[in-house]
Amino acid sequence: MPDVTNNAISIGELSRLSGLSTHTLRFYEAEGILQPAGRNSGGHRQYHPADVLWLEFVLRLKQTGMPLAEIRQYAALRAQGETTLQARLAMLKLHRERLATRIEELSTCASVLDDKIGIYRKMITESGAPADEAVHATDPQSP
Amino acid sequence: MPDVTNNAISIGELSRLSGLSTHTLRFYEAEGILQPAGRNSGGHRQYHPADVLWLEFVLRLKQTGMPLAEIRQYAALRAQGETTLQARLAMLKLHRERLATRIEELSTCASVLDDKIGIYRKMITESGAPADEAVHATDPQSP
DNA sequence: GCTTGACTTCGAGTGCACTCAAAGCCCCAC
DNA sequence: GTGGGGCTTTGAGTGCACTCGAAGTCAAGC
Repeated sequence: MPDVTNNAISIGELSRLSGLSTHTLRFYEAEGILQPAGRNSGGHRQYHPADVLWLEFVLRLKQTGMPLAEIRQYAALRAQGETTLQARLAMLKLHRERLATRIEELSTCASVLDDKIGIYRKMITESGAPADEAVHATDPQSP
Repeated sequence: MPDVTNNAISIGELSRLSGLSTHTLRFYEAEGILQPAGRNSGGHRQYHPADVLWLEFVLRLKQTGMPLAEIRQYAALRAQGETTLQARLAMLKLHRERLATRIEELSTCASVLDDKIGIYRKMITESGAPADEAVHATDPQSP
Protein backbone atom coordinates (compact mmCIF):
# COMPACT_ATOMS: atom_id res chain seq x y z
CA MET A 1 0.00 0.00 0.00
CA PRO A 2 2.80 2.54 0.43
CA ASP A 3 3.27 4.69 -2.60
CA VAL A 4 6.68 3.36 -3.62
CA THR A 5 7.20 6.02 -6.27
CA ASN A 6 7.10 8.69 -3.61
CA ASN A 7 8.68 7.29 -0.42
CA ALA A 8 5.35 7.88 1.29
CA ILE A 9 4.35 5.85 4.33
CA SER A 10 1.04 4.59 5.64
CA ILE A 11 -0.63 5.63 8.86
CA GLY A 12 0.37 2.30 10.37
CA GLU A 13 4.00 2.97 9.60
CA LEU A 14 3.80 6.48 10.97
CA SER A 15 2.20 5.00 14.06
CA ARG A 16 5.16 2.66 14.52
CA LEU A 17 7.63 5.46 13.85
CA SER A 18 6.05 7.91 16.23
CA GLY A 19 4.75 5.63 18.92
CA LEU A 20 1.28 7.15 18.59
CA SER A 21 -1.72 4.99 17.80
CA THR A 22 -3.41 5.32 14.42
CA HIS A 23 -6.42 6.53 16.37
CA THR A 24 -4.37 9.38 17.78
CA LEU A 25 -2.89 10.29 14.40
CA ARG A 26 -6.35 10.61 12.90
CA PHE A 27 -7.44 12.51 15.98
CA TYR A 28 -4.55 14.95 15.44
CA GLU A 29 -5.62 15.42 11.83
CA ALA A 30 -9.19 16.12 12.94
CA GLU A 31 -7.85 18.61 15.49
CA GLY A 32 -5.83 20.45 12.87
CA ILE A 33 -2.45 19.49 14.28
CA LEU A 34 -1.54 17.42 11.27
CA GLN A 35 -2.56 18.74 7.89
CA PRO A 36 -5.02 16.50 6.07
CA ALA A 37 -2.83 13.78 4.62
CA GLY A 38 -2.80 13.02 0.93
CA ARG A 39 -4.46 9.78 -0.15
CA ASN A 40 -3.39 6.95 -2.40
CA SER A 41 -5.52 5.20 -4.99
CA GLY A 42 -7.19 3.17 -2.25
CA GLY A 43 -8.10 6.25 -0.22
CA HIS A 44 -5.46 5.50 2.38
CA ARG A 45 -3.51 8.33 3.96
CA GLN A 46 0.06 8.71 2.84
CA TYR A 47 2.65 10.58 4.84
CA HIS A 48 5.91 12.06 3.64
CA PRO A 49 9.23 12.73 5.39
CA ALA A 50 8.24 16.35 6.05
CA ASP A 51 5.16 15.09 7.90
CA VAL A 52 7.36 12.88 10.04
CA LEU A 53 9.62 15.81 10.93
CA TRP A 54 6.65 17.96 11.78
CA LEU A 55 5.16 15.25 13.96
CA GLU A 56 8.47 14.86 15.76
CA PHE A 57 8.47 18.53 16.53
CA VAL A 58 4.86 18.37 17.70
CA LEU A 59 5.84 15.60 20.08
CA ARG A 60 8.66 17.74 21.45
CA LEU A 61 6.19 20.51 22.16
CA LYS A 62 3.86 18.05 23.82
CA GLN A 63 6.68 16.60 25.86
CA THR A 64 7.28 20.03 27.32
CA GLY A 65 3.67 20.37 28.31
CA MET A 66 2.30 22.55 25.55
CA PRO A 67 -1.43 21.88 25.36
CA LEU A 68 -2.90 20.62 22.10
CA ALA A 69 -4.90 23.83 21.66
CA GLU A 70 -1.68 25.82 21.49
CA ILE A 71 0.01 23.34 19.20
CA ARG A 72 -3.03 23.58 16.97
CA GLN A 73 -2.66 27.35 16.92
CA TYR A 74 1.01 27.02 15.97
CA ALA A 75 0.09 24.52 13.27
CA ALA A 76 -2.51 26.91 11.89
CA LEU A 77 0.11 29.68 11.62
CA ARG A 78 2.47 27.30 9.93
CA ALA A 79 -0.22 26.33 7.43
CA GLN A 80 -0.61 30.00 6.52
CA GLY A 81 2.96 30.20 5.27
CA GLU A 82 5.89 32.55 5.63
CA THR A 83 3.92 35.61 6.62
CA THR A 84 3.44 34.11 10.05
CA LEU A 85 7.12 33.63 10.85
CA GLN A 86 7.14 36.42 13.43
CA ALA A 87 4.07 35.11 15.18
CA ARG A 88 5.52 31.61 15.32
CA LEU A 89 8.81 32.91 16.67
CA ALA A 90 6.91 34.76 19.38
CA MET A 91 5.09 31.59 20.37
CA LEU A 92 8.30 29.62 20.53
CA LYS A 93 10.02 32.27 22.62
CA LEU A 94 7.15 32.38 25.06
CA HIS A 95 7.16 28.64 25.36
CA ARG A 96 10.91 28.60 25.82
CA GLU A 97 10.53 30.91 28.79
CA ARG A 98 7.83 28.83 30.38
CA LEU A 99 10.04 25.83 29.91
CA ALA A 100 12.90 27.58 31.71
CA THR A 101 10.55 28.40 34.57
CA ARG A 102 9.36 24.84 34.75
CA ILE A 103 12.91 23.48 34.80
CA GLU A 104 13.78 25.81 37.66
CA GLU A 105 10.68 24.74 39.53
CA LEU A 106 11.56 21.10 39.17
CA SER A 107 15.13 21.77 40.25
CA THR A 108 13.87 23.41 43.42
CA CYS A 109 11.64 20.42 44.09
CA ALA A 110 14.59 18.13 43.48
CA SER A 111 16.59 19.94 46.18
CA VAL A 112 13.72 19.67 48.62
CA LEU A 113 13.49 15.99 47.84
CA ASP A 114 17.24 15.56 48.32
CA ASP A 115 17.04 17.20 51.74
CA LYS A 116 14.20 14.95 52.71
CA ILE A 117 16.01 11.87 51.50
CA GLY A 118 19.02 12.92 53.55
CA ILE A 119 16.91 13.23 56.66
CA TYR A 120 15.33 9.85 56.09
CA ARG A 121 18.70 8.20 55.60
CA LYS A 122 19.91 9.69 58.86
CA MET A 123 16.81 8.54 60.70
CA ILE A 124 17.24 5.05 59.39
CA THR A 125 20.91 4.73 60.27
CA GLU A 126 20.17 6.06 63.75
CA SER A 127 17.44 3.48 63.77
CA GLY A 128 15.55 2.96 66.97
CA ALA A 129 16.10 6.50 68.14
CA PRO A 130 12.91 8.47 68.64
CA ALA A 131 11.85 11.15 66.20
CA ASP A 132 14.05 14.25 66.46
CA GLU A 133 13.50 17.82 65.37
CA ALA A 134 14.35 17.21 61.75
CA VAL A 135 11.84 14.43 61.61
CA HIS A 136 9.23 16.56 63.13
CA ALA A 137 9.78 19.25 60.55
CA THR A 138 9.28 16.88 57.68
CA ASP A 139 7.13 13.81 58.11
CA PRO A 140 6.02 13.96 61.69
CA GLN A 141 3.90 11.22 63.05
CA SER A 142 2.00 13.03 65.75
CA PRO A 143 1.21 10.24 68.22
CA MET B 1 -14.02 29.42 65.23
CA PRO B 2 -10.28 28.72 65.32
CA ASP B 3 -9.24 26.96 68.48
CA VAL B 4 -7.16 29.79 69.93
CA THR B 5 -5.77 27.64 72.74
CA ASN B 6 -4.07 25.46 70.19
CA ASN B 7 -3.02 27.65 67.23
CA ALA B 8 -5.28 25.55 65.05
CA ILE B 9 -6.67 26.94 61.81
CA SER B 10 -9.93 26.39 59.96
CA ILE B 11 -10.34 24.81 56.56
CA GLY B 12 -10.92 28.27 55.10
CA GLU B 13 -7.61 29.49 56.45
CA LEU B 14 -5.79 26.43 55.21
CA SER B 15 -7.41 27.04 51.85
CA ARG B 16 -6.03 30.58 51.79
CA LEU B 17 -2.61 29.40 52.95
CA SER B 18 -2.32 26.59 50.44
CA GLY B 19 -4.14 28.01 47.47
CA LEU B 20 -6.36 24.94 47.32
CA SER B 21 -10.13 25.25 47.54
CA THR B 22 -11.96 23.92 50.61
CA HIS B 23 -13.58 21.46 48.19
CA THR B 24 -10.17 20.14 47.27
CA LEU B 25 -9.02 19.93 50.90
CA ARG B 26 -12.04 17.82 51.83
CA PHE B 27 -11.47 15.81 48.68
CA TYR B 28 -7.88 15.14 49.77
CA GLU B 29 -9.12 14.00 53.15
CA ALA B 30 -11.63 11.67 51.50
CA GLU B 31 -8.82 10.33 49.30
CA GLY B 32 -6.59 9.61 52.28
CA ILE B 33 -3.98 12.22 51.41
CA LEU B 34 -4.73 14.31 54.46
CA GLN B 35 -5.46 12.48 57.67
CA PRO B 36 -8.98 13.07 58.98
CA ALA B 37 -8.71 16.46 60.66
CA GLY B 38 -9.63 16.93 64.31
CA ARG B 39 -12.82 18.81 65.00
CA ASN B 40 -13.68 21.63 67.35
CA SER B 41 -16.79 21.82 69.51
CA GLY B 42 -18.87 22.84 66.51
CA GLY B 43 -17.69 19.90 64.41
CA HIS B 44 -15.48 22.10 62.24
CA ARG B 45 -12.13 20.78 61.05
CA GLN B 46 -9.08 22.23 62.75
CA TYR B 47 -5.64 22.01 61.24
CA HIS B 48 -2.32 22.32 63.02
CA PRO B 49 1.12 23.49 61.85
CA ALA B 50 2.18 19.91 61.19
CA ASP B 51 -0.76 19.53 58.81
CA VAL B 52 0.32 22.65 56.97
CA LEU B 53 3.86 21.29 56.59
CA TRP B 54 2.57 17.99 55.33
CA LEU B 55 0.29 19.69 52.83
CA GLU B 56 3.19 21.78 51.60
CA PHE B 57 5.18 18.64 50.98
CA VAL B 58 2.22 17.03 49.22
CA LEU B 59 2.05 20.04 46.94
CA ARG B 60 5.75 19.66 46.15
CA LEU B 61 5.17 16.08 45.15
CA LYS B 62 2.23 17.12 43.01
CA GLN B 63 4.27 19.89 41.42
CA THR B 64 6.73 17.29 40.25
CA GLY B 65 3.99 15.26 38.65
CA MET B 66 3.45 12.55 41.23
CA PRO B 67 -0.09 11.24 40.75
CA LEU B 68 -2.50 11.43 43.67
CA ALA B 69 -2.66 7.64 43.90
CA GLU B 70 1.04 7.51 44.68
CA ILE B 71 0.86 10.40 47.12
CA ARG B 72 -1.97 8.55 48.83
CA GLN B 73 0.24 5.48 49.09
CA TYR B 74 3.02 7.53 50.63
CA ALA B 75 0.53 9.13 53.04
CA ALA B 76 -0.71 5.68 54.06
CA LEU B 77 2.85 4.58 54.87
CA ARG B 78 3.39 7.75 56.85
CA ALA B 79 0.21 7.13 58.81
CA GLN B 80 1.55 3.71 59.79
CA GLY B 81 4.45 5.28 61.61
CA GLU B 82 8.17 4.71 61.89
CA THR B 83 8.19 1.11 60.72
CA THR B 84 7.62 2.36 57.18
CA LEU B 85 10.63 4.65 57.01
CA GLN B 86 12.47 2.35 54.60
CA ALA B 87 9.49 2.07 52.30
CA ARG B 88 9.01 5.80 52.26
CA LEU B 89 12.68 6.39 51.55
CA ALA B 90 12.45 3.96 48.63
CA MET B 91 9.49 5.85 47.20
CA LEU B 92 11.26 9.17 47.53
CA LYS B 93 14.39 7.83 45.89
CA LEU B 94 12.43 6.44 42.99
CA HIS B 95 10.62 9.67 42.54
CA ARG B 96 13.85 11.61 42.73
CA GLU B 97 15.21 9.55 39.87
CA ARG B 98 12.14 10.08 37.74
CA LEU B 99 12.46 13.76 38.45
CA ALA B 100 16.06 13.76 37.27
CA THR B 101 14.99 12.02 34.07
CA ARG B 102 12.24 14.52 33.53
CA ILE B 103 14.59 17.46 34.03
CA GLU B 104 17.01 16.01 31.50
CA GLU B 105 14.18 15.47 29.05
CA LEU B 106 13.04 19.05 29.40
CA SER B 107 16.60 20.30 28.99
CA THR B 108 16.91 18.40 25.73
CA CYS B 109 13.65 19.90 24.55
CA ALA B 110 14.90 23.32 25.54
CA SER B 111 17.96 22.88 23.32
CA VAL B 112 15.81 21.80 20.41
CA LEU B 113 13.66 24.83 20.95
CA ASP B 114 16.69 27.09 21.09
CA ASP B 115 17.93 25.72 17.79
CA LYS B 116 14.57 26.30 16.21
CA ILE B 117 14.36 29.82 17.58
CA GLY B 118 17.79 30.50 16.11
CA ILE B 119 16.68 29.31 12.71
CA TYR B 120 13.56 31.42 12.85
CA ARG B 121 15.51 34.50 13.80
CA LYS B 122 17.84 33.96 10.89
CA MET B 123 14.95 33.47 8.50
CA ILE B 124 13.33 36.67 9.67
CA THR B 125 16.45 38.83 9.41
CA GLU B 126 17.10 37.45 5.93
CA SER B 127 13.47 38.32 5.30
CA GLY B 128 12.14 37.98 1.83
CA ALA B 129 14.57 35.24 0.93
CA PRO B 130 12.93 31.96 -0.07
CA ALA B 131 12.97 28.99 2.26
CA ASP B 132 16.44 27.43 2.53
CA GLU B 133 17.57 24.02 3.70
CA ALA B 134 17.36 24.84 7.40
CA VAL B 135 13.81 25.98 6.97
CA HIS B 136 12.92 22.91 5.13
CA ALA B 137 14.32 20.77 7.87
CA THR B 138 12.21 22.41 10.52
CA ASP B 139 8.92 24.00 9.60
CA PRO B 140 8.61 23.51 5.88
CA GLN B 141 5.60 24.84 4.08
CA SER B 142 5.49 22.49 1.16
CA PRO B 143 3.51 24.47 -1.42
C1' DG C 1 -12.85 -17.71 -2.89
C1' DC C 2 -11.85 -16.82 1.65
C1' DT C 3 -9.24 -15.15 5.40
C1' DT C 4 -6.32 -11.67 7.26
C1' DG C 5 -5.12 -7.36 8.33
C1' DA C 6 -5.08 -2.63 7.41
C1' DC C 7 -7.89 0.89 6.43
C1' DT C 8 -12.34 4.05 6.73
C1' DT C 9 -15.86 7.09 9.67
C1' DC C 10 -18.31 8.36 13.73
C1' DG C 11 -19.49 8.71 18.22
C1' DA C 12 -19.03 7.21 22.77
C1' DG C 13 -16.09 6.03 26.78
C1' DT C 14 -11.94 6.52 29.92
C1' DG C 15 -8.94 8.40 33.66
C1' DC C 16 -7.31 12.01 36.22
C1' DA C 17 -7.98 15.65 39.34
C1' DC C 18 -10.75 18.33 40.47
C1' DT C 19 -15.11 21.42 40.73
C1' DC C 20 -19.54 22.60 41.54
C1' DA C 21 -24.41 22.24 42.97
C1' DA C 22 -28.11 21.06 45.85
C1' DA C 23 -30.32 20.77 50.12
C1' DG C 24 -30.29 21.40 54.59
C1' DC C 25 -28.20 21.74 59.08
C1' DC C 26 -25.27 24.17 62.92
C1' DC C 27 -23.05 27.78 65.50
C1' DC C 28 -20.98 32.17 66.54
C1' DA C 29 -20.45 37.24 66.20
C1' DC C 30 -22.46 41.63 65.49
C1' DG D 1 -32.01 37.68 64.30
C1' DT D 2 -29.30 37.77 60.38
C1' DG D 3 -25.11 36.97 57.89
C1' DG D 4 -21.20 34.29 57.22
C1' DG D 5 -18.67 30.46 57.41
C1' DG D 6 -18.67 25.83 58.24
C1' DC D 7 -20.68 21.06 58.23
C1' DT D 8 -22.91 16.76 55.89
C1' DT D 9 -23.99 13.57 51.64
C1' DT D 10 -24.63 12.57 46.96
C1' DG D 11 -24.12 13.06 42.44
C1' DA D 12 -23.16 15.34 38.34
C1' DG D 13 -20.06 18.22 35.36
C1' DT D 14 -15.50 19.87 33.47
C1' DG D 15 -11.28 19.74 30.56
C1' DC D 16 -7.75 17.41 28.64
C1' DA D 17 -5.92 13.97 25.72
C1' DC D 18 -6.68 10.31 24.26
C1' DT D 19 -8.82 5.50 23.52
C1' DC D 20 -11.92 2.30 21.99
C1' DG D 21 -15.66 0.01 19.56
C1' DA D 22 -18.80 -0.66 15.86
C1' DA D 23 -19.67 -1.39 11.29
C1' DG D 24 -18.02 -1.57 7.13
C1' DT D 25 -14.50 -1.37 2.77
C1' DC D 26 -10.61 -3.07 0.25
C1' DA D 27 -6.41 -5.50 -1.54
C1' DA D 28 -3.05 -9.16 -1.07
C1' DG D 29 -1.81 -13.86 0.03
C1' DC D 30 -2.91 -18.90 0.51
